[in-house]
Amino acid sequence: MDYQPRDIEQKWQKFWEKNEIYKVKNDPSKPKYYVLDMFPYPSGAGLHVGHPLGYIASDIFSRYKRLSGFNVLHPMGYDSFGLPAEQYAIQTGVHPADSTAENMQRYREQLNKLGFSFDWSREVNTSNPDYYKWTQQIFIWLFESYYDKTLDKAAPISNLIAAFEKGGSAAVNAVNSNEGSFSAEDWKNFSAKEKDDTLMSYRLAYRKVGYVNWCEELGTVLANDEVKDGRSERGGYPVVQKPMMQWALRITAYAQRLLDDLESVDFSEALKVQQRNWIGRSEGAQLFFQLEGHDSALEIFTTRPDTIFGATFMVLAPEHELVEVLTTADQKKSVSEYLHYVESRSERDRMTDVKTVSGAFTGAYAIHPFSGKKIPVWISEYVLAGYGTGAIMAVPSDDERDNRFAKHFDLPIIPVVDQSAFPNAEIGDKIGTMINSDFLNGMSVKDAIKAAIDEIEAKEIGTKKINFRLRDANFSRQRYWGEPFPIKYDSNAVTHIEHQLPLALPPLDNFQPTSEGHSPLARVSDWVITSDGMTRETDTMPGFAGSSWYFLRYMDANNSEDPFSQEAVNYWQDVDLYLGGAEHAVGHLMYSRFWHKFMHDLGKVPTKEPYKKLINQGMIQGVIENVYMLKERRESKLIFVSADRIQEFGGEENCAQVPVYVGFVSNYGNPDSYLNEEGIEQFRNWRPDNKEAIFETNDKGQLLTHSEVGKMSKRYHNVVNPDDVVAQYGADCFRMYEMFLGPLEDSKPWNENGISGVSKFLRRFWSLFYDQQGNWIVDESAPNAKELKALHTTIKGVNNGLKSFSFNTCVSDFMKSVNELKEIGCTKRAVLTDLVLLIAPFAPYIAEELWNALGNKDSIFNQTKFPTHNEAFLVSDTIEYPICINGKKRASLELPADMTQDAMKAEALALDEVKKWLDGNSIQKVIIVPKKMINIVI
RNA sequence: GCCUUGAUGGCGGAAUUGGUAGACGCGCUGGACUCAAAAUCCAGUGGAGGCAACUCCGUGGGGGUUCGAUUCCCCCUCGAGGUACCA
Repeated sequence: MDYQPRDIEQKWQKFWEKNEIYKVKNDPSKPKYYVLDMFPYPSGAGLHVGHPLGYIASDIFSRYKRLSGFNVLHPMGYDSFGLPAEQYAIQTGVHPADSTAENMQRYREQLNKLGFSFDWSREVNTSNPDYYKWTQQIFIWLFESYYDKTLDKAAPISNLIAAFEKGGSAAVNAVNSNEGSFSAEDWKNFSAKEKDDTLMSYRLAYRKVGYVNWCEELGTVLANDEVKDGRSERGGYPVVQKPMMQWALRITAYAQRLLDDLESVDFSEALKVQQRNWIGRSEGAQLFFQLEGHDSALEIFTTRPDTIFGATFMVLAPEHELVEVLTTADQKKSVSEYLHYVESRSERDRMTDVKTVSGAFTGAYAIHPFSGKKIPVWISEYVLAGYGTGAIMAVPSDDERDNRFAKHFDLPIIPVVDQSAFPNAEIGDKIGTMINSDFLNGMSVKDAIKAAIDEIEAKEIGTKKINFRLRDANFSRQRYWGEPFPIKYDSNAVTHIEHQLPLALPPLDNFQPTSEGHSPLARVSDWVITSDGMTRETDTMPGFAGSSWYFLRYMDANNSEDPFSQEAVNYWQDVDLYLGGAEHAVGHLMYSRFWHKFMHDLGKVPTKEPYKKLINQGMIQGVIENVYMLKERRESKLIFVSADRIQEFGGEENCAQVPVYVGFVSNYGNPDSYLNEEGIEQFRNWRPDNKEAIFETNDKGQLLTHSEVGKMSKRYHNVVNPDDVVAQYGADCFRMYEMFLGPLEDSKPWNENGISGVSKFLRRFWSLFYDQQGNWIVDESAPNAKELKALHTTIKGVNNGLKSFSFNTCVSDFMKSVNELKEIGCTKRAVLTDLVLLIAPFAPYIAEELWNALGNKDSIFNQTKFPTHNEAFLVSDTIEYPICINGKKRASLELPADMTQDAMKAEALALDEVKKWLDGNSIQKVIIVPKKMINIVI
């Protein structure tokens, strides 16, 4: 029998499906292990070879855990709500549900070919009403909760109402965006609308005025990634920030917990740092500067209250609400000119050009709270409205930016930190001794910060304050293809919950947003107006709603009573291993951690964190092959020039680089890739314009191309479909090759240079069982010591590789093992049986086939005997020791494994070759590294 | 700028974490089989020198610790990813 991957793979695919081999039960008698992939958005383009990298790795690990006796949950599903499907609907009129269903079908077919052990009976699909019903339910829970600071967890809104009735706003210690305070009496007298508004400012899911990207010309709201440099990506029309009522989630209430619990999870340091930066905790003081001639005070945040005596001016963000109030008559002109200038600058200008110092004086003065001096109030764009209070006290002596500003506008600089004892310290480093600072003089910066805060609190001009960069999450999208909010408003605009779930999306055929920037849902009047005369919310939830809890649904995917049962979640607990791309480092991971903590507060999940361990697999990039095309034409014909000849044609600046389909290119991905005669012919026929083109080839008749590494994308004509690779080499080969390519977490360009080696390996592996005539050659006799050593070396290597997620070395170990067994002519059943089990996670099809051929009736994946190595087979009676003189190998000596170090030393020194090297030198030391080497120092 | 990473043959990458650097694969060279090719198999393959045994040099560069450094420490160069007037 020949190795025919196609036949084998089809055969076992059917077998697995028919016998439901991968169906997982919630079986408390077995230890659980949960392996999760970040579920894909089913895009129209289908899978390319980069997508399955993580799925292959997670599948290998799942199968390994399963073979080791664990009950493994390894599900798959689709993140199927989202913008692209809606955009496609706008262009083509095809309903997103239809295009999405088609794409999911295609994904599933592609995935199945690759031999994944997904339990499809647990498939999750975020746009299915059976699923989003529960997303809506969780939203309702968020809506009906507030964050109690005393309990440090979420609590029901009903508790809050009870407290308000008893003691007004003072009766609760809760996270909120409410400004005023009120008594129990006030609360009782509030109108329904006032009560609603008040509660809204406490709810974890709440409504507030937020800003959206509004494009007047297109008459629509745009997502952030549809806006480029302040203009719409499509059409290039101006985009403005327009205030609209928006739903938001109070993730900020969880900022500290999200930060603290990072300590308990196994994420890469890089990712933890990203999350920490995103949360952006900073400790400092919030304090007030009295404004001269005004009743109000200016509130600022600073992390350096110790430097307060160096504060020589104040700076407000141009958008600060006090700017208009403070500006004096004679400064009006320059301030409005400056505001005009700021407005003219795009977001991008502000970001790229951070060096330019600009600003304007308002004419107003603040009073320094300690010295009582008048200090001028300026405005400048380097102070951001969105952070802290949008105002700062500027300390030019100890802050780089303030310093630049002061020098530019010739403002006074008072040194307050003496850093002379620390020559390497730079401005702003929290190190040194306080000077010119009244009661702080002589203190270290660290002590001074504490003392300053104490004094500020004593004088009641401010408080110690922890500030977070993290913002509440905007939860509204003016779109159709998302979860509708289970919310409706009565005639007084009071918010009500829609309890009848799911609140399904109504049918629709016009997907354009309305001219007011509302979701197309707003046009479906019989849906918007409910039978009880209320008006529905027409915004929908963003993409991260459904993906924030999908991993919990897999635990109990077909439950129609609850999102998941307590039994299921108590058994599966959390995700043991989560694999996905690093692009979700902050978004998805932060939101789902937040939701999980919220559900934990409600007692619905037992764990504090959703994911124990996370691995970010690298991207498989594409190779982009470009041909050089001259900018000018000859007799209206295009001219393509070989890369080695472009100097003759005026160099790079006279050429454009045109990406060409990689299939035409010989040697693609290598520095000397080129189009040969055949490639040129294919390229000619590729595009009508190329038909008559002139090709300036080199003297070998080749048109050299220029290769670079980049995204795999239709645009670059470099998409490689896994189906094609599988058709040629088989899925087992594809799986092993993707692993063999390099470490899981590294990004690497796709190339097929080495795939023949893996393919050859699989055929050689097969040839341990069948000879060239197809005869079964497995030997029933017991393996000898040499064979057992070879086997157990492999078992050890593969197990270590699996545990450390270096699957590339596992593949190498297999190759080495087969080479060795071939060399010693071993086809012993006992050895091959273990080898088949060992390879099963990597190459499930060939393993299943050979397992069956070995006479086993049941699927190999129902075994729980993954081989573990026996150290006894690895140690031999004697060990070959290299003997080094001063680190250089000079001889070698075979010694019994159990020899004492003294005896080894004596043996080594007695060796004639060693004596020759020693020759008159005195020995300083002999270092014996057991099982490794002997080093003699002379 | 800051943070996180990384740098090893012609290429992808190994190295049990301080112990014979370059496993495994690709590519390349030579050979066997073949009319021939493909496939397969065998041998070689870091560099320099030597007929050879062998010698010297070699893990981005420079220094250090050590009997011994790809591995640990300091400085520098370059690459990748993230992030940015965050007060």
